[in-house]
Amino acid sequence: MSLDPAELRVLDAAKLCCERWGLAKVTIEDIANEAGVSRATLYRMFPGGKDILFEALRVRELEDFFTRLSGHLEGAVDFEDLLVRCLMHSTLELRSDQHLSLMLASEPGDTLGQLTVDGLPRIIRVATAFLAPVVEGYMPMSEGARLVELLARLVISYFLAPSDQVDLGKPESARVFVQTFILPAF
Amino acid sequence: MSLDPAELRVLDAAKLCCERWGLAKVTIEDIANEAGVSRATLYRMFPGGKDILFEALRVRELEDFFTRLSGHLEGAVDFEDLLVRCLMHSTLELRSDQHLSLMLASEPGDTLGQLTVDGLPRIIRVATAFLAPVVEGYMPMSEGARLVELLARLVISYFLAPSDQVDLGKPESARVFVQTFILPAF
DNA sequence: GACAGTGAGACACAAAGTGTCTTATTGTCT
DNA sequence: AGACAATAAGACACTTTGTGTCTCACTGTC
Repeated sequence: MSLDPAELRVLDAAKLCCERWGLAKVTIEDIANEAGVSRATLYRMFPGGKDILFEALRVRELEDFFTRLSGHLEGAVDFEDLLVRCLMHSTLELRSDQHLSLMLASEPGDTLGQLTVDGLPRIIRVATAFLAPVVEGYMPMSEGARLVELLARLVISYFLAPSDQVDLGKPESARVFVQTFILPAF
Repeated sequence: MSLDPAELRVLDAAKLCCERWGLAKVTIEDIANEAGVSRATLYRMFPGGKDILFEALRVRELEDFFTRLSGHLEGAVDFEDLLVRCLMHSTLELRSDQHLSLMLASEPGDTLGQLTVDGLPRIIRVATAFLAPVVEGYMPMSEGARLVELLARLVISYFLAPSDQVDLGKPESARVFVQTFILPAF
């Protein structure tokens, strides 16, 4: 797939430039220079330019996110534990994501769109691809998809607008939440 | 003089935008928006646009610098003490200047120019205007100007390229330096 | 009611960025 | 050695963005 080291360099460059200047101020040329690659090569890799490139970057970030998350789900002892880990580590990942918080600060509109209206369907799709196999053991696949979608929506909502009642970053709070709102429904 | 609060707001906005995006990426419109002022007003205040505006910003920063420095020279007990304070506080001010270090990081070329080739004459001019009256008590004015110029050049050089031998930010080191290299010459 | 200062926006022009090509170069494979 | 694929460099037409100057309508002050 995207094992090409040059492509990774370009995506890293795009990420770096984006953090330095904000999405709005970055040019294709900035990214090409930062990646040490010619503009022509960049267009060959990502035909369509900036939009496609940043699209690819978002996909990569998303996959990295769920790869890290999956790592945290390894030792789950039962269904409840699995759900708690999901909620907690997703939340903590989001909170500690440098790039995300910079983007939220510099381009709130676009970034929020990527977490809600425009981007959420894809997030749910990727989340389902990664997590459905994990919850597979506990329920039929169709229900698994519904569950994963619900979890994704909840984590994002509580991340963007923290609650006084619930802190999904804390294991006890996440556990109570799971027991109260999630488990009864499944 | 420039007591107009709107002008100060514009200069502050320019400084802020500059730190956020770097000199190269800032537009007049960015600054106008940040200052909450229309583009027309901005051109009325600084006819000539970006160049004149950032020129004015540099002048203000420079005057602020020497105003702060003058404050540190108040209690000097003798000539040697005065020189030591000059070297030390100039050095410390330079080292702790957020804006300067951001500029040096993002636009090394231009910023270095402002500290050496292009900008140094003005720095020396302003330094002389501020400090000549202070050293006046110890020597004739013509010699005072020579001294101030020498100090300015030395501080900048040691700031840009720190020495293993001398640290003008430390009082003892600055004192030895003054005794060895400055006092004998005057 | 005259007046200075402002914001909004139209305008022509300049500059920068974009996306597509062509060409020459480089390193790789056989 | 020669064929090959991938690249850097840069020319290009085009679009977008920024610039500097104006005019005009609005607002508060004397």
